[in-house]
Amino acid sequence: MANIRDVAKQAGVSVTTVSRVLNDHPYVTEEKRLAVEKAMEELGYYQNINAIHLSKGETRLIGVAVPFINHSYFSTLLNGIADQALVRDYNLVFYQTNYQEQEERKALEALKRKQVDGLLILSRASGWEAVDEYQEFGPIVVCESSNHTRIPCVSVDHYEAFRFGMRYMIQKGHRHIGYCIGRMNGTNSNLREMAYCEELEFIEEPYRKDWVFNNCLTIEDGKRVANEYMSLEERPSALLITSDQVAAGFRMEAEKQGIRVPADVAILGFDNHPIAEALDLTTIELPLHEVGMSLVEKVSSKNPTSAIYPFELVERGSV
Amino acid sequence: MANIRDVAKQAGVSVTTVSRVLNDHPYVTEEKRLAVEKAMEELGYYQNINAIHLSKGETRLIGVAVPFINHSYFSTLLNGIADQALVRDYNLVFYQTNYQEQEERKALEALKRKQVDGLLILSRASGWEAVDEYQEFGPIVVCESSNHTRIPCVSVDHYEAFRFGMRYMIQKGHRHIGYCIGRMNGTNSNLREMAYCEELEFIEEPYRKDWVFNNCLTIEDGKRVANEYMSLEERPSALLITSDQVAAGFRMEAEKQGIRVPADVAILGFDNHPIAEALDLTTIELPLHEVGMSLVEKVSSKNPTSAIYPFELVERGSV
DNA sequence: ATAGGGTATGAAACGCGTTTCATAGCAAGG
DNA sequence: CCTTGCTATGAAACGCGTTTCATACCCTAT
Repeated sequence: MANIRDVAKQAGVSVTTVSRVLNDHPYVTEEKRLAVEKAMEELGYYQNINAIHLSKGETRLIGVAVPFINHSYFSTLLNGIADQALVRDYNLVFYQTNYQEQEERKALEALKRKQVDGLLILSRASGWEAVDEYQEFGPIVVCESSNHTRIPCVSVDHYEAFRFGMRYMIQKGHRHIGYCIGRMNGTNSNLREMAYCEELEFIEEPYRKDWVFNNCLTIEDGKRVANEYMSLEERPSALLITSDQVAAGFRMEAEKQGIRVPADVAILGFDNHPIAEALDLTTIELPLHEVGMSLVEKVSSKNPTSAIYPFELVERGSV
Repeated sequence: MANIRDVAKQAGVSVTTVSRVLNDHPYVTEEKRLAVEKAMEELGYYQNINAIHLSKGETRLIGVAVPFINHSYFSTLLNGIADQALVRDYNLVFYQTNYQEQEERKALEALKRKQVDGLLILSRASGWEAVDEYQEFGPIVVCESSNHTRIPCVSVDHYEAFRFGMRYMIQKGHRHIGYCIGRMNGTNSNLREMAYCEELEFIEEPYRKDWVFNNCLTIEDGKRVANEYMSLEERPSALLITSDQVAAGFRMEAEKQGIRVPADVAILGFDNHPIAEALDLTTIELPLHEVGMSLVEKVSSKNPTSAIYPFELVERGSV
């Protein structure tokens, strides 16, 4: 394939001039510009992007590390990320980590080796130190509501959202409250756990291990929880549930088995996914699309800062 | 940052030897290998990946053009793609096209300019000619069940699946059959339309425009269709519906309004998404995860071939 | 008339790892 | 003793666009 030097020769100019034409530099006479364009046309020339990457030292690529993609939480975030990346003329490279530290490391290495100009970590498996260690190689933003001093985080305030959900249930008269947690977001899960415990303490109720359901990510998990719920000797009267997906599975299965929502058990989902509206689920809306867009904004600046996005209660008929 | 020449100097060897160490070439004595490794350590050396890309002429990156990501059809495909990419040590670059021909073109240009070694097009906005034109620059695989002679396609046989669905309804005694179509997959939609028309002809029923619902992609769309359905003077007794998501929305809304599924209207979804099980939807299962994996397999070979994946009826309680 | 400043252009260096080719030592085969 | 054929190693070329720096012309301001 023809390269820039071939074009220069063909057009009778220097490579510098060809480069100027390619980059719309003003100091090129119309005459030479035309000659260069003609030569490019004749030779079927196009730029080798890797040479550009190498010489410019940037790729206009943003890496995104995500555990898996077919989950509405992440795919909604990704949608926001992709929309904003389009606006800012970035492309995205995708690292599916499956929560493997080693895969996450690959994403970090890609930053170090300049494969990507910046990195977004949607959910973390490795420790803060590991992330911190790579900050010198480029901007990293983590989608987590932590106030880590050295690493920029952009997310919804999961802690406050969960606390708000708890208070909402309490205000509705519930004292026996359980909750579901996904394995997916270590930190976020911890925050929710914290909020849960604190509010329990506030109403002076004990923490009951059998009212905490782990590994809740999908509709099926919700169904599973419904069954576990029914086999409990003593049942909570309210549940905060990881996500609307899980809440939907719970509601469908529970109602199939004759448990009434919200009469027998009140449930509160998170996200405000379309399925929540469809199933008349009260939920806490998380602006994930916006968070996604913000992540890209932050990571494209030299010095990303943290940001917390607000949530909003959407009252429907499940509480 | 230190480069390979610095390392060579520090270790007292040639750059070639350093390169050999980096690439595990056998012709390096243990002694020099250690010297090189020591030098790399001391200088904090790591390879610049863009230089590798440039000199090797490949990037181990596969481009994926997809209209949008937060839709289970695409995110399931992507999940399969990502899983297989991991196995084959490829990374993915993501082109969110929103069905804009111009964005799709960017993905094709990325192939031409060697940003990616191969390209996967999950749904096409531009014509075959446009795609064909870029084949000389690298392997392209389209996720479409077309038997285009010049462009490899890997997908489910949407035509046969839809025909099968029609026959299933017919065999169940239905004569008045409508269907929903998403805007998303031009070709696939056309295939479904074809299958629909042919089967209607077969049972000698007329094509009724008001029994065809367009733009059906999400749960909300399903709800909308349910409302449109109810406002029909004459209603079909069966519907084939774009996807389980849409079918779910339809079922929930219809039942809320007092229409019984399947007594009043039988519905058949596609995909066998978890939501189908949750809502007891009869559906045609499409092996999207496998298709995704296959797409990567195909695109990583020099000469990709086409493949069609089988579907499977999952009988539940909506027909 | 001259200094200053913008316009225009090209040679050469730069970013950096890989690969080809030449060279040389050394052991096995004949 | 000589030819093969490895093993080892390095110089130089290669992939290719960008950027710096030097040069030169021309116009305006002093």
